[in-house]
Amino acid sequence: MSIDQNDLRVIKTKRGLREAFIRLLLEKGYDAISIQDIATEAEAARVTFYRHYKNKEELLIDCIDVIYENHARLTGQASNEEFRQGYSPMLAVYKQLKEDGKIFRVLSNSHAGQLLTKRLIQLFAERIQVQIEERFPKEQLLAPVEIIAYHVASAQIGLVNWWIENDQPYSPEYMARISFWLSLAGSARGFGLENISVLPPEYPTRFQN
Amino acid sequence: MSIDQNDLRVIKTKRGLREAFIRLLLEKGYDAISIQDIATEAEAARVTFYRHYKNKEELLIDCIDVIYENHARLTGQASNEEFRQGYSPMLAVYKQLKEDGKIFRVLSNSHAGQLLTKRLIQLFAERIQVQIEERFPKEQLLAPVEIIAYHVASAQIGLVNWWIENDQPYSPEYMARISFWLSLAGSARGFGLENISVLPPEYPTRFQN
DNA sequence: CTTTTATGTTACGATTTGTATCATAACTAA
DNA sequence: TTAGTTATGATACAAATCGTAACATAAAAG
Repeated sequence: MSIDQNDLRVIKTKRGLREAFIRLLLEKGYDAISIQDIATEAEAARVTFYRHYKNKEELLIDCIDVIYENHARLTGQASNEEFRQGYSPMLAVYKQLKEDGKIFRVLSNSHAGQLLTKRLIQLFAERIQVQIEERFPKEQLLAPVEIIAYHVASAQIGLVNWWIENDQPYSPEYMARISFWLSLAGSARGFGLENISVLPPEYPTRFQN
Repeated sequence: MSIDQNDLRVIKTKRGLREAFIRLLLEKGYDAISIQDIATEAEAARVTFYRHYKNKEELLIDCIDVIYENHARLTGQASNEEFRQGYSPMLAVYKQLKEDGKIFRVLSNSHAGQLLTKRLIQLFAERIQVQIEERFPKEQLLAPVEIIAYHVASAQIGLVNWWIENDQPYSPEYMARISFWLSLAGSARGFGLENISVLPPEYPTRFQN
C-alpha cells in the first residue's frame, strides 16, 4: 500500500535524492533542475522519485527539514551556563556552519532560503520567548514578549546569514558573543530594566576576534 | 533589434505580466505556474512573454525590483528629525505595507521572499552603517560597524515579516517605535556607550498601541 | 501620415511531466 | 537461512510545457 519509511531501501533512496538535489542546486540553481536530473544524479530511476515526492518542492521541504532537525538538535544542547557566559545557543550554530556552511549557503541562495530562514527564526523566537518569560514578569516588559523575542531571533539568524555570505570573516566564538550581547543589550531595555548595569559583569569592554 | 523599454506597449505588457504573475502566486504558488498561465492571465500571447523574460525566475526578479524601488523611494524620504523622534524610516515601510501588504505577503511566501528580504536588509544595513559612522568614531565601537548595522537591519526587517504574517496586530506607529528603540538600545551598547542614558529623553517608559 | 516595431497567430520539435505495468532485486520477519 | 513482502528498475505512453520561428496585423513613435 503506502511506502514504509523505515525500510532501508527507502531511507537510502531518499537520502540519495536529497544529496543529489543539493549537489545540483550548487551547479544549476533551482529552476534549471528537472526530475530526471535528480534521478540521474542519484543513480535512481525517475519513477522512483515520484514514489517518494510529489514534485521538486516537496523534496526541497524534506531537505530543509533534515537540516532544521540538525540545528534543533545542536542548539537544544546549549546549557544555561553557556547562556550566562554570553556564548548563547548561537555558538553551536556557528560552529556547525563553520564546517558545512556550503549546504546552508546553497539552500540560502535558492528557493529554500526563504523557508529555511523562516523556520530557524521561528524556532529561536519560541525559545527566546520562553527564556524571557522565565526571567521577567510580564508587567516589567516595555513591549509584548512576542515582539521582543522575534526581534532578537531575526537579528541573530540575520547575522548568521551575513556571516555565511561574507565567507565567515570572524570566528564562531566571536560572532556568537557579539550576537548575544547586541541582542541582550537591546532586549534588556525591552525587559524594562532601566539600569543596564544589571547585566552580567562579563560584558566585555571590547570584542576581540 | 532589441526591445525598447520606453515603448508604451512594452510598459503595459510587462506590467500586465507582473500583475498576472502576482495574482497567480496567490492562487497556486510558484511551481504550479506555467508560462502559458501567466500569458493567459495577462491576456497576452505566450510568445510575448519570451520577448521580455527568459523564464519565470526573471519575471520574479523584475517583480521584486519594482517593489524594492517603491520601498527605497518611500524610506529615502524619512528625515533626520523623524529619526530622532524615534519613528525612524521604518514608519514609512509599515505604513505602506498597511495598505498593500497583500503583495508583500505573497512574495514573502514564495520563491521571491528570499530575494526580497535579502535586498531589503542589505539596503537598510547600508543606510544604518552610514548613520553610525556619521555619529560615532570608529574606536568607540565595540564591534565592527558592519556587524552592528547588519544586526539592526535584520532585526527590523524580520519584525516587519512577523507583523505581516501575524495579520498586522499593531499599528504602524507602534511597530516603528518599538523596532527603533529595541534596536537603538542594543546598538547603543555596540557603539560603546557605557551609560545608556545618553539616549534621547523621549525614550518611553512603556509602549502603548 | 509614414515609418517603425511590438504584438498575435500559427506552427514545430524537443523536453518534461505524471502515471501504468511487470519482472527483479533488496529487505523484513520468521 | 528461508519464505514472503515490497521497493526498485526498465519500458512505455499520453499530455503538457518549453523555447523558437515566420509572417500578418495593430499600435506606437517621429
